[in-house]
Amino acid sequence: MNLRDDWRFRGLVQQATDDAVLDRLSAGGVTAYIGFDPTASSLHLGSLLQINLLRRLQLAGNRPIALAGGGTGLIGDPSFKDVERPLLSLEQLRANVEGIRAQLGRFLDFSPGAGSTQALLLNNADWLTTVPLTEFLRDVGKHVTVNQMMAKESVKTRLDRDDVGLSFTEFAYSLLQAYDFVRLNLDHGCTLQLGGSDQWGNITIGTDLVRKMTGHVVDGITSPLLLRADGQKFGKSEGGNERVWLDATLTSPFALHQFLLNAEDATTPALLRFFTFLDHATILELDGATRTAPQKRQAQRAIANAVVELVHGGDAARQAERAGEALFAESIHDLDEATLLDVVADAPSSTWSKSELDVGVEAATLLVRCGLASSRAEARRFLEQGGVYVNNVRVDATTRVDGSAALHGRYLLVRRGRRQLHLVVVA
RNA sequence: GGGCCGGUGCCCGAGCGGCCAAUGGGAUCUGGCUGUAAACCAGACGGCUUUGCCUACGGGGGUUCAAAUCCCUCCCGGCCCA
Repeated sequence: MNLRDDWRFRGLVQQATDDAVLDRLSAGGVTAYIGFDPTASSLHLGSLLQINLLRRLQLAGNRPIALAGGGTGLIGDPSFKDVERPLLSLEQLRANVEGIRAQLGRFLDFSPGAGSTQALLLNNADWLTTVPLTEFLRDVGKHVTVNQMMAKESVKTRLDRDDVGLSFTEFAYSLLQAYDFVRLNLDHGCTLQLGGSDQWGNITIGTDLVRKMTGHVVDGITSPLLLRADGQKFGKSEGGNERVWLDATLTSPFALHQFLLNAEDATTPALLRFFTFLDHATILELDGATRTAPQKRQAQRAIANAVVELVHGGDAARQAERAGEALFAESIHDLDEATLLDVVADAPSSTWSKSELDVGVEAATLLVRCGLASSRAEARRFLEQGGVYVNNVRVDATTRVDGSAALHGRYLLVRRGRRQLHLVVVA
């Protein structure tokens, strides 16, 4: 199975400047890059598609370059954004780039042993923050017309609006990204840029600029954006606006596993193809399982296990799966102490003195102190709506919680809604 | 620098002196149904020591018994002109 056929099967290519570039990737020896925005200290689940592209092409014998946008991050990509983005501080960016650097090692082989396919991690701050403005405008800006930049779909949305503008700073962003490609081409022989389909405009400005400045013909490929059935972007946590992160301290392996397990049926074919390295036969089989026995959620299980294993390792994947089963399929009262602690390992916890629980705690107070409600008013609301459970038993506003129901004499598992957990340990 | 328009709760957006914690939509949350889905249905959605009180409609000041609503001023955004 060569890369071309695999990528076709998985539907990883949305647009390409030249169809033959897939053949070149299949043959190996190409140097290709993807830029990552250092807007946070961790990559998020949505980036996994891009990270996997680099991993896939490295496995096929090419050299991947992960480019951290330490320089472009100072500006902020306006593509398809409807408002100006807040600027990040230099220190913040530096910290974020470090965080991302640490994560990528899990997915790409950066060791010298990889030879000509050894992955590189570069930071465009290294050249963007040092190039003199006048030089940049003469050598780079001369090659790009404002007309063509304004014609890009990605900035049109902003130009057409009458309530917000587009600052010159953000407008100039794509020029910086294009210049990255020039540097990578000259310094590292990079001939291909990949990205999400929202990057098509930026990428083609880059390929044009490289040709004009160096005479080298280079290419661009975009991958489809992963969307939910309702058209929303994929990767925000269960309902909330919280992103699903790849950093275990921001999104626990259990939470990541649960998130993927809950993926709606319609997105599983895409998730299988974009996020996993399962072989084609297995993927087709799981597609079929979703159609014939959706309630078993075999595809979701396979995705959750594969992704957690890829991101956090096999042990984490197995533990997350076991925890989910214990929490949702078995009675919590039947769990032995070790398993119980395992199950709630990811959940926040607090230690309470035996004496204060002996008196009994008002349910609303309990919720606020556990951080499951942000105010007493909200806590009362949850209680009235029947969304609060202690040890999987629903409680109401009149309940005074005491230690008598504690599991193994010392654990109270407080739950709000479907899956917001907090463990109270009685000491 | 000049002219015009605008800044309302997480977002969009009504309100334009009292009946306003502020219509509506979206997002979110909780419950129901279900497959720990989606869709759908119902409810909630500033806070508190909750028959009431406090804080809020860009900031500050003022008029008034009473202001998100009127006046002054400052800040911010958009459009047009220079």
